[in-house]
Amino acid sequence: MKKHLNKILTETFEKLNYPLKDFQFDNTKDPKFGDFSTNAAMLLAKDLKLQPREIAGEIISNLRYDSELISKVEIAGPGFINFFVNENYYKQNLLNIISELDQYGRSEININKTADLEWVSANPTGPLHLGHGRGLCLGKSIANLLEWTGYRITREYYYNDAGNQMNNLAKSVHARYMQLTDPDYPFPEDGYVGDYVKKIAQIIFDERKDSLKDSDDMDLFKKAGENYNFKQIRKTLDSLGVHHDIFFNETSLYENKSIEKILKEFKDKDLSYEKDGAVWLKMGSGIDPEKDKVIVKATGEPTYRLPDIAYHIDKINRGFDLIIDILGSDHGDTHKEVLYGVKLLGFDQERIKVIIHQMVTFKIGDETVKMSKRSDNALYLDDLVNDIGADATQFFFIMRGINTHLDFDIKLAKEQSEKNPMYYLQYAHARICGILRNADDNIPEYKTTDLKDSDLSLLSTPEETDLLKTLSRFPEEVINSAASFEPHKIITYLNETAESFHRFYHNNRVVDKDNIQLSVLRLKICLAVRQVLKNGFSIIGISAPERM
RNA sequence: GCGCCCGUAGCUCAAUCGGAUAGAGCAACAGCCUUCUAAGCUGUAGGUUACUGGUUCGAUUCCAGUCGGGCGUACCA
Repeated sequence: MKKHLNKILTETFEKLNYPLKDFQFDNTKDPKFGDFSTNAAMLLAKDLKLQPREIAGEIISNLRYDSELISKVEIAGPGFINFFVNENYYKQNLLNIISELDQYGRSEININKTADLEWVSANPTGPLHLGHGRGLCLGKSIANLLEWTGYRITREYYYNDAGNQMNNLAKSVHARYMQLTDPDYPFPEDGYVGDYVKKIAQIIFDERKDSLKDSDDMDLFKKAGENYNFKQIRKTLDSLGVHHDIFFNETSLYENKSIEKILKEFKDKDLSYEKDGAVWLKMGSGIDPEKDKVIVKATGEPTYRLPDIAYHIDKINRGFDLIIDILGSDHGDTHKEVLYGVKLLGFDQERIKVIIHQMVTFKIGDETVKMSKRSDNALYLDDLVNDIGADATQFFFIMRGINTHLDFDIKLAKEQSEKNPMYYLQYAHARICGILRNADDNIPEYKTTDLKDSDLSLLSTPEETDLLKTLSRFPEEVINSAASFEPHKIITYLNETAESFHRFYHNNRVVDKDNIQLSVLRLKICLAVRQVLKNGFSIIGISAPERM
């Protein structure tokens, strides 16, 4: 519809010899302003040195539109041009929803494009904890959103099973293993204190008894830890419906020499230098040495920056049209250094989109939940999912914009009542299912009737019209939400849809044996609403219950 | 100190590249179930969009400054 409006307005501008501006069409907030409005006339006011309302008048009198689609065009306020869409348009759209079903809302604007989404990417040093939740759930929804606009998505998990953190894990497992026979065996000061370490030690002990007592082969402990932790992580991911296509091991970047190559290239291009035994990368065009960053430590080991740069170059070379990283704000600054490094080597980092979400505060009622990675009472993501369920976990993590801090009220998420915003949406779906069950017995015709043969003019109440309008917005909402990588917009929209439906339900008897024709039409509307809700739920990643 | 994000109703948050009277839910108050799920609907009340200035037809949105909060500011990742 907006496309159509854009076209006729552009034609009018050409006819009047007006300069083409980047005018926009908005959905109006108030029905008295019509369905769409444009600011076109206001944008021209300055250039033409005329009153906006005057220009708007000129535009309207030269505007040629299809009266099948648009019933009225008006000037309002400071110079808005408001378009009133013919109600028939929305009624016809009902046919689209019913025929497209689970395809309704999908678009092809990104068809034939590929995207790579990398997220979660926790190293296998322990189970996923609450801090991983927001990014995890966001990534799941964003991947769905992009798919709905046509992208072919690769879901990727980047991890490192070498380095300090893993050595630390190995030492921790080893110490717990030794403590099974010698309770006084010392535990490393900064070791991983979680109970899972004890479990890993116990598993090793069950298999090998005390045969490793005198061994200092840390590799075995490391491997056992990695295996156990990854199994746990994948179980958690699975419980939230997240499945990665690729688990990319950082070690492979060493094996295929790409890190070596990059290091050499930095050196050859005079972008790095040695100081205090370490290799530094010149940041900020090398003007300000204060900003330079270490890429190889004095010990000879690269910092995370080097493999990260290599990893992103690898992704670029794989030819994706879009490369997305999802990070928490606690890692907010690091990506800039990495992208800068990528740019220094002459790669186009424009295709890389870094999504940074703010931190989460967990609350149980008024009480704030303390989180600490190193303490043994850390709350794991598994505990949360077990406690409140996968749906509520998913919903609460993505219900707010990513740039704002999120207060996650665990008590509220768990509550099965009207206070919980997720139930408002799911209830609408369950309610429709209930109506349809009723109709199965009383108005079975609704399943076989073809809308093409129906008299759509029977639909005339304000609630019906409003609901049909809301449903027609879904495809556009998906596109907008995907374009800004903000799944919470879908929730906002679904809320409006549910609200509109509940109002419709309240004021319009759906199943009425004395008026089969109208009942069938209203049941078709119910089918359409159920479909839109279901499609929306599948994007954000929650279930669509048939009964509640 | 510096960098990024944020400050909107009592609380948690929306507000479509700057648009018309800043919207929802919860909490409060008043109504609505012998008819399809009351986890619902209707109404009332609640705001100087932290503050000060600027840009313009028009600012919650953009710019500058002030105050307040979060995160970072490693030869950890």
